[in-house]
Amino acid sequence: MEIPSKYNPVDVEDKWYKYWMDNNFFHSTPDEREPYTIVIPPPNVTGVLHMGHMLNNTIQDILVRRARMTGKNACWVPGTDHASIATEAKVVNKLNAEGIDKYDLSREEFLKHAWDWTDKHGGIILEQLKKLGASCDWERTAFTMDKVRSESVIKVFVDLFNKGLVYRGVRMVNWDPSAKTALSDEEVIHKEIQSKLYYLKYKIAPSDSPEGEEKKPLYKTARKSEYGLLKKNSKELRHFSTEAESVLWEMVRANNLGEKFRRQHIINNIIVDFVCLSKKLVVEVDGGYYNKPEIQELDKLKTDILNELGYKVIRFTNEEILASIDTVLQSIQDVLNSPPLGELEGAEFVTIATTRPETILGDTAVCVNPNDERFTHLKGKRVFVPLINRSIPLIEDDYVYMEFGTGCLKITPAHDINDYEIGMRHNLSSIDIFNDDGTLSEKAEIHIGEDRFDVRDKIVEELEKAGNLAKIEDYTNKVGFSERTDVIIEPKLSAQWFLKMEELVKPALENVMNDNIQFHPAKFKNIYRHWMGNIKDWCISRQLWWGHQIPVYYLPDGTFVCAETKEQALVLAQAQAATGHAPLSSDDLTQDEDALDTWFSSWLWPISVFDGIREPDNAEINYYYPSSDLVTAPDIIFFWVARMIISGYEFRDEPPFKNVYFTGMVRDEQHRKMSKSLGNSPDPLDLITKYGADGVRVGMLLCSPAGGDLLYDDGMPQQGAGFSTKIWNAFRLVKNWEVSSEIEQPEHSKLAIEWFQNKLSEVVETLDSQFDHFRISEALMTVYTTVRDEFSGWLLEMVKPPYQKPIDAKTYSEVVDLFDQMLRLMHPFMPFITEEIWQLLSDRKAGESIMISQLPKVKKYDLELLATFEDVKEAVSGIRKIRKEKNIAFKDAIEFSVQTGDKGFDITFNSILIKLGNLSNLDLVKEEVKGAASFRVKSANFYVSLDGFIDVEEELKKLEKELKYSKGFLNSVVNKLSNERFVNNAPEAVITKEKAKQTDAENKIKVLEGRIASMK
RNA sequence: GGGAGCUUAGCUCAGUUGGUUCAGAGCAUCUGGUUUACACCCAGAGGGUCACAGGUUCGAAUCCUGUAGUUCCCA
Repeated sequence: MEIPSKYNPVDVEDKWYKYWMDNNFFHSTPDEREPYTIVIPPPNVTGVLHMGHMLNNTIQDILVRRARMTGKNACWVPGTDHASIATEAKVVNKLNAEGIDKYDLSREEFLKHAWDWTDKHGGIILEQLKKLGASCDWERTAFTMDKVRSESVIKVFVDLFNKGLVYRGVRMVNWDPSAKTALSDEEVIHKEIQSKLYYLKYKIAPSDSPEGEEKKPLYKTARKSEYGLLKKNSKELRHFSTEAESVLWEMVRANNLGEKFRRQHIINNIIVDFVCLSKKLVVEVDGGYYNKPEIQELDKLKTDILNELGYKVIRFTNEEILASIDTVLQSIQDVLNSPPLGELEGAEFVTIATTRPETILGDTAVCVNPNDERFTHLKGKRVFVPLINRSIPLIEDDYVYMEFGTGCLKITPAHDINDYEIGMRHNLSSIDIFNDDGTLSEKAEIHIGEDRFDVRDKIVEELEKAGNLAKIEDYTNKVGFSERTDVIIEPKLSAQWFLKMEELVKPALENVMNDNIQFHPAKFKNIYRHWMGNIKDWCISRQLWWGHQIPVYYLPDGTFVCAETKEQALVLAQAQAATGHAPLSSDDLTQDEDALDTWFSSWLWPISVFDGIREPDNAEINYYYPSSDLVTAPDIIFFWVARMIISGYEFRDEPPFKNVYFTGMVRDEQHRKMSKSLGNSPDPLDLITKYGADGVRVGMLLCSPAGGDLLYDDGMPQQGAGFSTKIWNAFRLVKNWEVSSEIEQPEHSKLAIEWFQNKLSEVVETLDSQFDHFRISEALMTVYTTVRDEFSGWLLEMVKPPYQKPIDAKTYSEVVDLFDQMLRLMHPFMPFITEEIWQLLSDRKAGESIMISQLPKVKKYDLELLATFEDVKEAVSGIRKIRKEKNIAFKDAIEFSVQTGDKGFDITFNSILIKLGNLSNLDLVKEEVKGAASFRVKSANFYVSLDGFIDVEEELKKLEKELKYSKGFLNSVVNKLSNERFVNNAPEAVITKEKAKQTDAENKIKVLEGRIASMK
């Protein structure tokens, strides 16, 4: 048969994949064998294959194929998830492009579009996996929204609800005011923008102001229409002397004490006016001051309020002014020269810094750090929100970072996630000041109906006028933008469904920490523990239509029931509804609008793919569950892995899998993630076309340390494809030999085969250990170097017959057998080329395949033989080195002599030395060989006769160098052994080793010294 | 701000309960080579104060402490 000189993966790969499918090799049914199960991390149903999938699924395929070849009943379950957010976004965009708005459609109409989209694009990714060689049991392909999986999800929701673990609560979401929808964190893009930091002053309320309820402001600025009242009240209450007043103001003017301002406020429904100097000092003159208790009361209130507003107050009676204007002047000057109120260490107001001044309208507290001494004296006080004068408490929380801004933080629970959490801790109310479209709501009190950004500008002006604006700074901060509409995201509170996690996580945490479930690499245990220890309740609702609609039904009275179907819900509702009314019908029930989080489907995946939720005792779930290994990326350890473990223990009281192998992320050479927007990701299918699936698989894995990131460049698949070629050429060599049964097996071939059989067992043992520890790329490297170096480089070179001569039949069949074994070891990594070669190597029957053959098992092997053979290799390398140094072509045979020492040479392998070294003779000698180049292996001396070609100087230099090294080595060993503390403390085995090293080194030095002496 | 990890050759990483002069692999680089399986190859070579500083020990890349740099997660 003609063997093509080039291996062409494209033809070969499709052919064998079809063959495997036709023979149903991937399909598994329960039997008496030990099961080996992997469930695929379900990719997005409408997604396409990317590099991360390639890596992830290559590893899964390797594990499954290996399990199949070690006698296990291997089952790899494929499938997809519905990815509600991503898919719904795609469908909405598609509809928009057609001029259709989602909200013009009914839920049913929209879902029809979504299903059309899914049917059209769904499953492409699974077809792509076939190109990679994935040996999934395709008959088991599952989808998170198919019948079995959907019913399982609903059943689980109802179950958890009935256990009291599901509840409704309020939570902050990312709100897109343009699309009027909540977004997931993944759909928010954070950008750095240049903005401003506004420093705002909040007045501190009088200390006797009531705690708790926000009190109505006691005063407001009087409007013109109310001036009438002013005159009336003033006349009734106060009797001031016009004379005293004019004396006072004349003095003020004469002494240039400041500008005069006049203000009217309504206080306790009484309009009062006051006159102040330089916006600082209110001077009052009142003749009735000492006599009237009702005025004293009013004056005290007035003083407090004026203080809050930042004014000091000074009062004189008519008599005081007229008696001594100089005393009055002195008093006024003293007050004017004293520090102003409020700037005295925040005594009368606090300053906060914010980038969003418009949100002050939703403030419900101001917060400082409890350890911040600057604010200790304000403990328990209240402050007024500027402009609207709402009284809010000043609270203390560790969250506040003392060094940032003013150390004082405004708290707006309805519009900031951190503020919301502080609000929860301190029982603050939330005031949602925005409408869904981003305009201000009635709760904002002012600027109702205006856009949030217009309001910002206006409010800044107003704050400045009111004296609440301390300063404005330039500031760079990160702001969330909607991925889809590019508007700024508004954090917003909304009602959501939650799952209580506290009890559920307990077994999930325990069984990872005690290694009932093992993580590879184990460092992820730390991360897992940290997260599980600080777990928050899981928000399982989404404001989407594509997904499983929450099975909660509302009654007309606002109460609700939870049931798997509307019929069951109706029964519950009828029982629950107040008696005496007409019986409820199903038309009276309204199902909750929201859909469940996609992870609420995929956390059941290892169970639901075997229908273990609906039919908890079916034969398949009992056989395949728990699955064996899970292969996934670490970025979904919480989203998915942790939750699967939780559901595993909750619903089956067993782990979902025994091992979790975390792959790295695929990045480009600059360590950037592969992403569509960067355009730095190659198309995996192009790579497969170019390099073959085997080449891509090997290339990716060769540079993929366990759990470490993989930096992709084209060199990777190139190396993989190069390896395919290497194997192909080895095959061509063997297959093209002419076989003769007339020839005896040569000695060197017999030895070579014996050696390689032992070597193979050693390799099998190494591989077993590497797979046990999930060191998959190391295992591949073992296979790679074994094929390239041991098999091709040594074995085939040793048994290769002379040019155009036949090979003996015994050697041939033994080599074919060894090749067969090697192919099996390679098969999990490179399924296609190994099948191709395996089929061509010997006659195979229909229905035979390497993928259902068994891997070689560990056998006892001769360690001594392997060690001795390494000496032989070293001797061959020594010969090659001398050939290279002396420019002796391989075709020229050389004369060779060996001065055997006690180690480093064994005459058993002479035939191999002769063949691989192309020696004309091999003499054993007792003495040094003069005029020959030499090298040493252990204490054996090897000579290549060169008839005067040898440069004595150079040879001596080389020997001296070797001697120096050996002496240094001996020295370090002797030092160690003469150290009493070493001899007393080190274990026996270590000392024995050191002694052996000493002997070896001494022997070698003797040999070298002899050689040097003879050359001189 | 909190937590976790990382730092070993030009690059990506091994180094498995401290014990060979232990400093390693693959890639890359350099040198030489076509001896009919393979130039997608073969034979060789160079290259590291194991981040830094202390400590424990007979012995430290490995254990401890601190410092610096860096990454990720949470906020």
